[in-house]
Amino acid sequence: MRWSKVFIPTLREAPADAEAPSHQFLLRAGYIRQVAAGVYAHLFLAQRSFLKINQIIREEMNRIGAQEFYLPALNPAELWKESGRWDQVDVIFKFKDRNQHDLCLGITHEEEMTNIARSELRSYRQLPQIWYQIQEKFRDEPRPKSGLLRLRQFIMKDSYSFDLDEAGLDVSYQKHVDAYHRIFERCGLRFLHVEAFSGMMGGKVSSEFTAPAEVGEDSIAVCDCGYAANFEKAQSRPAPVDDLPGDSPPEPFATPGKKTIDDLVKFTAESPARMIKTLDFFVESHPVVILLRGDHTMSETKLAMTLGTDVFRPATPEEAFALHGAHLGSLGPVGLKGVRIIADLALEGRKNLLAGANRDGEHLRNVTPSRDFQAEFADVRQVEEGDPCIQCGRPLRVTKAIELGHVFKLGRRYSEAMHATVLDEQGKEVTLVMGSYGIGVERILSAAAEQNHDKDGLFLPRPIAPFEVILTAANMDDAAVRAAAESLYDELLKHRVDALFDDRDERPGVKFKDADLVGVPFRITVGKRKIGQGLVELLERSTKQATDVKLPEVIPALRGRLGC
RNA sequence: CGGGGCGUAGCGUAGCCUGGUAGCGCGCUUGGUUCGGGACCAAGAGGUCGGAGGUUCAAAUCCUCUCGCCCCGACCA
Repeated sequence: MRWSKVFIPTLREAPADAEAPSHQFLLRAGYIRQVAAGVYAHLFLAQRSFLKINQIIREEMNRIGAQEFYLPALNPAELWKESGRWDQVDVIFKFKDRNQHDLCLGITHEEEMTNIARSELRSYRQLPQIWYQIQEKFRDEPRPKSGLLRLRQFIMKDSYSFDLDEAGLDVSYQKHVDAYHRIFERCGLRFLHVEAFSGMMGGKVSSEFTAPAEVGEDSIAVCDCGYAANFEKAQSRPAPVDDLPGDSPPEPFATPGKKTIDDLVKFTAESPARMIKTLDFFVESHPVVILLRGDHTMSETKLAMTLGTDVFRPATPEEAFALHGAHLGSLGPVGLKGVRIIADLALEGRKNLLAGANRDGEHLRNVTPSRDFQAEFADVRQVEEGDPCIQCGRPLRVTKAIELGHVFKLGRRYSEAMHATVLDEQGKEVTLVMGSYGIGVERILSAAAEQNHDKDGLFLPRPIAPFEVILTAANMDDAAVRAAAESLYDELLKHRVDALFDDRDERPGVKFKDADLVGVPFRITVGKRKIGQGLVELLERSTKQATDVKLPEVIPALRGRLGC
């Protein structure tokens, strides 16, 4: 393409409402323009990138035997009511047609795909199936943000697997995990595959692929040994604590006015790791008492997992008083009757701890779990940066990351609700076992932009950059430069190099600045001084390393760098 | 949904407190000079100051309502 003929509206300054680097540069480089909050027009350069990204996705999905579909974004309400999500999910764009029928725009397509599966799949002989599409999704997000990072309309590659049993699902799931690794690898991203929570999608096992970046919304705990998990789900070994010896029974002591762990630490000079923190919650009308080590923080997500529901709330001070016979500050587990007590794993096997005495102004020492009170032990603690890795014991790091893709073992959540069954070998009706797998296409581009920019602009990975090379003719009015550039451009096209020829009648400075901005990984510069010696310049954008190359050698040199 | 900020030409902004014909830089058009890191000179085009209502002789400016956008938090398949 000749720059003089195409529309690449670069900006010298970033629009004031763009903050994230990917947002600023995609605007400045003329990739995108905003239409509304969380809604963007993809201009020429963006569309070229997306076509390349989609092609990579397609190739890798096809490679695992997935079949490409294209379902409508416009969905009748019936299916969503059947699965229960019409009322459960609040980001659905809902509206009525002229006949007052409820419709919505698809947020994802479990319902639609399951609907096809149930009406068409009859026999185990037809399994497994993997169906996918690259299609628009609509979500009425409470807070769209950061350019293409959180959109209300976005492109998703979503796929759905249908298997006869769990073993089959495991295979389909693993195929996706492998495909996703190849996709993100080929897109040139730095990424992590991490354990995750399934949230409202339903199902038990899920993991996500994330790209480390400052502006990411996910927090990821990572370790050098390869362990990586969503912060909400991450586990760690609690730092070991030496408990005091002895088997004395709990002994009350006065702690007037000491209400917090901090107060108690100052008052007793004991380590908070030797204290028990007591938190009361209610699940519907049932109280649940949560115990944690004094220096630990509870993870609401893990508690939700343990309780099997995310509908719970902290007890009011009055409710806590009714349960313990004491006010907040002196709550403890000893002597509680008929209440479910969940103790964090960090309290298992410990002895002689400090806890509230359930009498105002008093605490107990020598409290030993399982002797002085009974509790279920579960992991309800949020990890902290520096905690020993659950696998190898080295300190965990916490990093921000962009969620690129998420893979779920759904199980029978949708197939059961929508009666999607086939007959097995014995002629018995069997409910399909499903998986669902998503990739955010815009997020691949934004993550690449976040990971590959400097003060002057973008340098996208070659496979997803809108062009592979930009041919800059520094002086179009110089006959020798012009002739050399024109013939180089022809040669590049002949060699099927994806080239953008900056043939504009602009000053060299303007062209160099624009070339730096637009995210093309290589630049060939033809200038009037060097062309006299038969030389042109080959520059790698990411490092800005430039080398002078003899004119006939520049295309082989470039192709070598491009790996083709 | 809670908190904060902002809407003035394509982009960045001044003017608003203290009401009196809307200004600057970049970009754009034309002519000339220039030409390896966002040139210079000259002449131009371009704005219902987000919208509605009100106060006033007079509103970008004051008041009320409203719409939109951004950021933090909540939420997040």
